Amino acid sequence: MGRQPCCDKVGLKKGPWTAEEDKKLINFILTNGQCCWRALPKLAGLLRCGKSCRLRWTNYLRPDLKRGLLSEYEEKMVIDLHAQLGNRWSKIASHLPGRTDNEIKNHWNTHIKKKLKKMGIDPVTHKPLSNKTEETQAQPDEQTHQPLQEQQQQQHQHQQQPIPVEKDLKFEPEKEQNREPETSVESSTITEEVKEEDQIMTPLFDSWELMNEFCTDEAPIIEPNEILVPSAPSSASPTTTTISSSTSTSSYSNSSNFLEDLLLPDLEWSDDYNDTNFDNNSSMALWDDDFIGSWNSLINGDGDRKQVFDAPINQYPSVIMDSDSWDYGLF
DNA sequence: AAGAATTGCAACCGCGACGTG
DNA sequence: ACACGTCGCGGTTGCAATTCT
Repeated sequence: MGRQPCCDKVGLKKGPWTAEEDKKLINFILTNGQCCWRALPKLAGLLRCGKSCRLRWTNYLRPDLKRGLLSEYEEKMVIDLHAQLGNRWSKIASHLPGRTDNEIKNHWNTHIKKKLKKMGIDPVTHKPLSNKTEETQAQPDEQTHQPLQEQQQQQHQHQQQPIPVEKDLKFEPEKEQNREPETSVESSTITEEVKEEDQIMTPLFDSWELMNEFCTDEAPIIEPNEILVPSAPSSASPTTTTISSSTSTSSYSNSSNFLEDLLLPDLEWSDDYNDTNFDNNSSMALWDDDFIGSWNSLINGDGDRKQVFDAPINQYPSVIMDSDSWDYGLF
């Protein structure tokens, strides 16, 4: 007997999400927090399996997501992290605030791989392509994929200093990394993570200096510790989210408690949205600039909030959807 | 202009990890 | 210790959009 399906698929919808479904999902999560995914579809009135809802939320609807192409710096981080971690996309994503594992995985497969090959670098080994490695490229990358770190360990087992990423996150219990702090991210935790981050990032940045297309001069160098700011509210852009709040797998389990005390608005969706975006049945259109701006406004609590949500949001001036909420893993 | 080929990305699938009783 | 339910991850697929011929 095979594994039981994750849910009863009879009568459940599959395929692209409609804006109406998105709306239901967002409204439900904003008002109730994330309860168990399995129960969520029923409660939210969705004909989807919980898994599908989770995926849609984490990969697309989560308000703290950045959209659009990865910046050069992000791309560089992805490459470096990939060299260290291999195809551990969620781990990689946890280092890139606002990015999802799926997004990074897709970007890797569609852009970065090609770019690296073009630059004469084996995307699997992260080493300069040799004839031999080129031959092996006929095989699927992932099958032979071994993180550079492991290769280096094998190669230099008895020489040189230990690879800095030895104390890599992957060797630590998952829940330790992703555990959402009850109150705030402990500064010590941040410090430790920053240290780890530095350790991870350092070695490969050197190799980048050798590359033509990505000179470190070209992209503003933001040290990881500049990204991994403590969770205290700041006027910084939403990209300065803490790791824990941006982790695609971050725990939202406390959010419902949090939300009990919040009076969240039942978001009204503009007619424009309904009319223009429903027509082509393209949920992609959902995230136009205005909509993204609305989320950002909610996050940052900037002065544009009133413009973004007209009546509903004004009726709830005390709605707490500032950076604290994000840092607490509310979203 | 039209069909074919390619690309890019959202979504799905299956498995493993983890928590709970 | 075991069975079961739930969740998250990584690989894969499907399809719309874009580019090529």
